[in-house]
Amino acid sequence: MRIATWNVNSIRARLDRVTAFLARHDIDVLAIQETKCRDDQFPHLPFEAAGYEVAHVGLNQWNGVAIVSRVGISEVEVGFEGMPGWGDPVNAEARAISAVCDGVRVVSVYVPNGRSLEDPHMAYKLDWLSRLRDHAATRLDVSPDEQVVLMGDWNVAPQDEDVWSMAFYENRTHVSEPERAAFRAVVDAGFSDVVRPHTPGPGVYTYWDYTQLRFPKAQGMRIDFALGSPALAARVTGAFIDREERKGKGASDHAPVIIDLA
DNA sequence: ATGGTTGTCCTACAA
Repeated sequence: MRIATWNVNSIRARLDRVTAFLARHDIDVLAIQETKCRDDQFPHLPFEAAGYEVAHVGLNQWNGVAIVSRVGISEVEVGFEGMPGWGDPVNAEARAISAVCDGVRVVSVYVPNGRSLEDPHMAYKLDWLSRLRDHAATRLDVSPDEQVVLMGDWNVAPQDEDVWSMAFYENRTHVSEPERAAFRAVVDAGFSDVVRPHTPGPGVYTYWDYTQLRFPKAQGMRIDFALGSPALAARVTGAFIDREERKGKGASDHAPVIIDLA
């Protein structure tokens, strides 16, 4: 089985690219982030025509996450127990959705950006990650043999080699110790990075800013990850990042990350 | 050319 994750930066703007990607790589399940649409705006028909079922949550023009699967999709959960909210008044955002696809619980996550180290959004980001860890750890405690993959845009570069320049990121988000500790806590709860062993760095990235010619200059960040429970990790036979999808007209600023399961 | 982005509820804001 082949599972992928991709921050598409608008599913409507990226529709042709996404459906072509599914076909080109023979993808069974795709976790999508930043659909940037409400449920009623999601383009269900093109996916159904290609043989995929869709689970999506989108509340407005921001965020929005989905799972599309051609191997079944059941036990859909929007958000997760204890997921923090944002805004005034505080409301849940469309940043997590999960479903069981052919025996694997796929969780599509779009971790809050943080905006700046001092911004209230950073505290939200850290709380969100902490609550995700707690939820995932609890689930794993109850069902240690469950196949779970937490995949998506984590908005954290866990290691120095995951950014093109640590000097550039000094006093910026994504590389701060609290963010890295929050990411590490999820790993320490039993969810290992199943992609890095197959795509060693340095210089391996999943995101390149649209501005400043970051992609042609190879100035990116590795911030999109698939973290697997022990039972899931044991099935992983390979993984790759499709840099080709960052090229050309109409590209997302993120590249898809693909994993293969035995 | 001292800049050079993209998406959305599009001229503001998020990333």
